[in-house]
Amino acid sequence: MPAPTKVRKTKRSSTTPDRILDVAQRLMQTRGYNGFSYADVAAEIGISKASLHHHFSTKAKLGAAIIERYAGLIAAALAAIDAGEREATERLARYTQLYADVLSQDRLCLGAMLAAEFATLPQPMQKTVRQFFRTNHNWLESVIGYGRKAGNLAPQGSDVDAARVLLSGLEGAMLIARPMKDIDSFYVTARALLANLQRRS
Amino acid sequence: MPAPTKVRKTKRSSTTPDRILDVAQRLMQTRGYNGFSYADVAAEIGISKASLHHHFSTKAKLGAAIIERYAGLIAAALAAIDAGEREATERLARYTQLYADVLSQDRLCLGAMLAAEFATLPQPMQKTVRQFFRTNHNWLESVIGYGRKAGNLAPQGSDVDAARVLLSGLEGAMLIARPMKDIDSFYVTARALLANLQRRS
DNA sequence: GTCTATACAGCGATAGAC
DNA sequence: GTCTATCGCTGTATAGAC
Repeated sequence: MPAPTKVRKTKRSSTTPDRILDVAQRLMQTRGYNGFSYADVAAEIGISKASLHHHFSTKAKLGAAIIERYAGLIAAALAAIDAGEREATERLARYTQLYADVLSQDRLCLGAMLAAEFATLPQPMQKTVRQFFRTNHNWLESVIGYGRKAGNLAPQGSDVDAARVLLSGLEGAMLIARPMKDIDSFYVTARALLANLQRRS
Repeated sequence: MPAPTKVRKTKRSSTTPDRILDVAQRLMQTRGYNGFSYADVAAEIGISKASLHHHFSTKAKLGAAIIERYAGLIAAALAAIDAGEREATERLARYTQLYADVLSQDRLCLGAMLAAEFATLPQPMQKTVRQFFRTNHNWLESVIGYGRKAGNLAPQGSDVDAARVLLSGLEGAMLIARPMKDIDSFYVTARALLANLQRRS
């Protein structure tokens, strides 16, 4: 087996662009797109603002790269859930855990944050935000429909309605839990939302 | 009946401070606290930035005045609902209509917007945001509890849980409806949320 | 209470050396 | 790919005349 012509650098686990994306994403999820600056990111990473511009020439492009990566990671996470679990109830439980993990880092779902700031976002970011919500909604609708047919779920209205209620409820619970400093209320709300899908009363 | 010593000016229906509050509030609900400037407000009203500072010396004080007024108006609206309606189902329907009216103006609930921006807000604003959510939550819990005792509502979990689900669901539905340009999805979601409270399956 | 003018900090972004 | 230095602009806020 010949040695690869170009091996991954062993020195560092992530490249500078990756670290920029990570830091800027965290700031976007905690402070919003309008609530952080290139200076914030540069200072935290330990490079100059000019170097930051070398990797992401404009803030709009940096923001677009982050929400695109986020949407892709979520889509991958949904696929991983589908690959790992069969039962709809278990897949939905895993889905709510994705939100809980974000909230436990004191972050808001990036989609929710950018939904609030939507009117001020550059158009490419707006487009990806909408795509993000469509992806989530369609996946939920699909899982709920599957669960209903399998007899594990019995939501009151249509699958579309149930998907909307669950997505809205989780995003809203996340939104409110942070300022109220009450992460537990998110878990309680998420449980109640899932229970509403199963209940036969 | 003696003439009042000081009558309300007939020339204009609102004072300059009121117009400032109205314009700035609309900008806060559409673009966020970090998404508007004194220049925006001044230009729209037709006065200078300096004049704006005469009425509200700092942006933090302007923001605080707006969220305080908003919280007060909502509290008054809840009291008006209680005064006008007895049935829990009808009171909750009126409550959701408050949200729908805001959304129909392409605005987000101010509480939701500031919840997203929470980490960047001056402390006095943070305090009022939290109070706003507590007021809403407590009112919902009370109405749901009343409806349960009256036999009109039969939520699955506790009153507190049901209040959380409804509040989170409405705020989340509003948050998502705007970027998706789908106001109707808010109505549908709101109806489903209310149905979940009534259902006996 | 309104204005013009301005201070001063921060913003995103660029130039050009190393 | 990194840096220093700087540009042009906008942000909040102030000074002082009217």
